Amino acid sequence: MKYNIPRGTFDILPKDSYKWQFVMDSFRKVASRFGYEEITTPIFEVAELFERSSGESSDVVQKEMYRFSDRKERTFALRPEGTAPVVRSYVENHLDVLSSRTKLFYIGPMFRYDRPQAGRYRQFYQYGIEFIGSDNPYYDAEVIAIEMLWLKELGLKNLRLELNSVGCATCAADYEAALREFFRPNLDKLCPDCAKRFDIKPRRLLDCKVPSCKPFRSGAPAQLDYLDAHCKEHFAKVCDTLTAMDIAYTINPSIVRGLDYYTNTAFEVIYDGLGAQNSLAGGGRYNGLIEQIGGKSIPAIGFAGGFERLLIALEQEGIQLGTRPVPDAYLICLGDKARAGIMPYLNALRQKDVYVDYDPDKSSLKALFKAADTSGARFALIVGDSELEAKQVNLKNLQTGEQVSLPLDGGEAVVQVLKS
RNA sequence: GUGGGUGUAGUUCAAUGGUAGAGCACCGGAUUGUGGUUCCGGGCGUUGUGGGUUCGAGUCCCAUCACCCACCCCA
Repeated sequence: MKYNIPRGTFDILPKDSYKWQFVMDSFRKVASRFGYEEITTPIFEVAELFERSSGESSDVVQKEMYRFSDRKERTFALRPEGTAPVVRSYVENHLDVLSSRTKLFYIGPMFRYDRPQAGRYRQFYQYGIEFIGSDNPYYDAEVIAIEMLWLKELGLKNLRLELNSVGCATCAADYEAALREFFRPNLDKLCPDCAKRFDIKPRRLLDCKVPSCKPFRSGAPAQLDYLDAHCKEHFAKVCDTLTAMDIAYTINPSIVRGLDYYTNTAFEVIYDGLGAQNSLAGGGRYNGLIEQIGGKSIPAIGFAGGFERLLIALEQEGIQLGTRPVPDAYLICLGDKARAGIMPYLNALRQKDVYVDYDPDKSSLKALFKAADTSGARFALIVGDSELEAKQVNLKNLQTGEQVSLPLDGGEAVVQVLKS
C-alpha cells in the first residue's frame, strides 16, 4: 500500500530544509535583538480557547478549525493561530508577575482546514511576536519595526506596509452601527455573501469583490472618523513613531483582521507576486484578549507571518538563503584491509568536527571518485592497503588535482589543510 | 464550501482511437590504484484510481482522488 501526504500539507526535503533553518534562525536573531524570547506552546489546545478568543463567528472557528475529541471526550483543536495559546500560557504561568513587560516570539506550525491554493496550506508555519504589558504606541511601532527591519535585512524589496485602526471596543461598535445604517437601505440589492456579512462583520462589505456591490459603498463611513479622542491620538502616535523610524506605510481603511480580538492598530505587510494570497504578515493590538481569557486587563500587541510565503518571495527575488552543507572531504578507500583499518581514522576526523563522507559499498575507483565529485567535497582522502601499511594518506584537491601525501595520524595533519 | 485547469518512467515532457517513447537524472562498463568530458549498456511504467463506450482507450464519456489556479478567507 502506498500512502500520500495529507492534502494541503508538504514535506520539507533536505534540498530545502537548510533554507528553512536559515530563515528561522534569522528571525530568532532579529527578535532577540529587540529583547524578545522564544516561547513554544503545544500544537493543540482546548477548542474553546480559540472559540472564545477568535470569535464564534470568525471563519477560522466556524469552518477552518481541526477539532477532535480525545478518549475522555474532551474537545481539542489543532491551533489555527498562535496568539491565543501564547496568551493562555502567559496567564497560566503568571508571566505578568515576573515583569510588567513581556516580550515573546514563537515559531511553529498552524492548522487551518482551507482549500489549498498558492501560498495557502492546511499546515503552515508561522513566526510571531507578542508584546504584552503596555498600551504605549511605541510598542505598536516596535513590533512593526521588527518585521520590517527583518525583511529589509533579508533583502526583500517591493514591500508594502498597510496600516489601519479599528478602534477600541466602543469605537468599533459605533462604527459598525453606522455602517449598518449606511447599507441597510440597499441590503436586498447586495450579494448573498454581503447579506451575511452585514450581520456578522459589516466591515467586510467594504471590500467585497462582486461588481454589483461596489456602487453601494461610495460614501460609506470610515472607521478613522469614528475613533474617539484616545484612539485617534494613539493611532497618530503610531504613525509618527513609524515615520521617525523611517518605516514607510500607507493607511488602508479596509484592513480588517479576521479574528475578533483586535483593537486599535491593525496592519498587514503585502508583497505583490505571491498570487492572491499576497499577505506576508499581519497583526495588531489586542487590548481586551488577556482579560477575556481569564487574565487581568493587560494591553498587548503582536503579529504573525507565514514562512511559506516569505520563502516564495525571497526566492522570487533571487535571494540566497544559506547554503546546503557539503562534505569537507570524501574518503576513498581501496581494498578490504584498508576499509577495515580506516575506521579509527574516519572516527577521529569526525570527532574533530570534519564532515567526511564515506560509502563502504562502492569499490571501483571510478565510482568512488564520481561519488566524491557529486558530493561537492573539495578534497578526497585516498587510502589503499599500501598507504595503510605505510601510515600515509593521500589528500587530493578535487578542483586543482593537486595531491599530497600526509601522515595517517589522529587526523591533525589533514585537519590543518582542510581548515586552511 | 464553489468554479476553472491538469494527472504518462525518479523528473521534464512526447505518442491523428491501432504494439507506450525521448532528454535529464540514476546505476554499471571501456586492462579491479586517480574523477568531472566522451562512448557503450541498463526502463514491462497497474498511462492517478474505478467504471463505461468501442473490434480496440494514454487518447472519448462518467465518477472519484490528487495537484495547480481563482472565489472565500487569510499567514
